[in-house]
Formats: sequence, C-alpha cells, structure tokens
Amino acid sequence: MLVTEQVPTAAESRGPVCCPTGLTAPLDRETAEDLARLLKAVADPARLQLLALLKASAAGEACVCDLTGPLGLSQPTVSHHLKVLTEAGLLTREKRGTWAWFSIVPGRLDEIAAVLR
Amino acid sequence: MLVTEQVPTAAESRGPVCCPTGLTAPLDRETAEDLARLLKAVADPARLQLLALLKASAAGEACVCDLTGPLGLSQPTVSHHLKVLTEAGLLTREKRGTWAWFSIVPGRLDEIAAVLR
DNA sequence: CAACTGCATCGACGTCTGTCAATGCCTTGC
DNA sequence: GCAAGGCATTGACAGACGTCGATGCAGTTG
Repeated sequence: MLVTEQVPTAAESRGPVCCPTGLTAPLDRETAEDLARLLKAVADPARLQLLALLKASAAGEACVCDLTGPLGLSQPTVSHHLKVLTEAGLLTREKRGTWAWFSIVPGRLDEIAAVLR
Repeated sequence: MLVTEQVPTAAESRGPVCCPTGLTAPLDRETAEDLARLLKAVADPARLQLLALLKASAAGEACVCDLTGPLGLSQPTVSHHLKVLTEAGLLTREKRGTWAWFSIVPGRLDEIAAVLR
C-alpha cells in the first residue's frame, strides 16, 4: 500500500488555514493525458457499438460493410471510428482482397479497464 | 440529420459474399450513449488526477483548496471537474462549514471498468 | 454588522470531436 | 485495359468540451 504524506484535515490544522499542502499529485499531467487518450478511444457510443458488434460476431471479426448498417452511420464515419480504435490498440486491421477485416485484440480491453483500479 | 438508408450487407448484395453473418447490433444506440457518458467522465486527464489524489489521500477525502494546487488549474475549473465526477456517481460532496469535502464512492470505479468486459 | 474566505455559477473563448459529401486509391471481374 | 465496388482520406461544419476571469453566495470571524 502506498503511504502518501499525511494530509492534516482542515479540522486538525490550526487557524482558518485549510491547506498545509504537502499534497503532491501522484499522477503527473503527462501520464494522466496518456491514460485519458486511451479512455477517450472507448468513450464514444459508436465505438462501443463497434466493439460490441465485433465481440458478438461469430468469427470475432467483420468488415466495414457489415458495420455501417447496424450503426446507421455513413461509411466514412465508421471508417474513422475504426481507425481510432485501431490506433488505440483495440483492433487489428487485415486487408483480404477488396475487404478490410477488423478483429478485437484480445486482452486489450481488460488492460484499459485495469487502469481504473 | 440522421441518414437511415439501408445498406445491404455483402451477404445480400451481388458479387462474392463477404460476411454471411446476420450481424445485428447487440448494443443499441441509446444504451451505448449512456455508457459513453459514463466513460467520458473518466476520460479526462484532470479528472484522472483528481481521482488519484483522492485515492492517495489519507482520509480518502479532500476539499477543493487541496486539489487546485497539485493540478495547476484554476479553482472554477477544478470545481467543474469535481461536479462532473460527482454527477457520474464517482464522488460524493459533503459540505462541512466553509469547506466542501469530496470523497470517492467505493466500488463505483470498478462498476465502470466492468463495462469494458 | 461588516469583512473575509471557500466554493459554485456564469459568460466567453479557443480547441477538439463527430459527422457527412466528395474524392481518390486499390483490388477484382469482365 | 476498363468498369465497378470496397475502403481510406480530405475538407467543411456544427456542436461539445476544457479553461479562465468575474461574479455571486453561504458560512466564519472579528
């Protein structure tokens, strides 16, 4: 367990002073931004639907033409979301012939979920 | 404007079949938006830092004046982020005298993390 | 009561983001 | 080769978001 500095409550501290402030952020801004970028990739309804569709598909993969319909979004928009998910390491793209097949990277979602612990 | 045009899947369309799957969205748009709203509350560097600070604090709670310093943000901005986290059910606010004390709602983060499974 | 302090709200501003139509690239089939 | 289809990229635009200064409000202190 991580023992940080004792933070005297305002009730304990003398006078009207609230913050004796030895309090230092255990999570620096840069790291926080990296984590936020990762979470932002998932924090979108369309992308959540895409992940659900891929997870529910029999082979664990699907091409763009199968995903535009259920989402009710245009093809460029779906392509955009798939790119975001891929760049976040959540999906892999494999081009077979004319079609681009996307599949979920196993364990990656759990990695992101683990951040929130 | 919402484009509701039906896009025939590769299975239905002419030519070589791409995906025989009768793939239907298991996650409707409305539910997806609810989940996204929840995740968006956490997908921000400042709010992640706030959660980290609160988790690291001895009593598991802190007042606003203890949080503005480490974050390097103005007081109204920190207040705004705390409001977002509170409305997402991640924090509770308790006013004691002049100060507003925020503390983490136990288990709530795990609930959100569980969504990604 | 008056002055002060901690916090929330408001209004404004620049930036990021989701979306679409149009276009271009690449592969397949004739 | 040429036409057609699948997908990515571009450009544009509206809305959402993060941030701050100014202001307002509720307790506390003198």
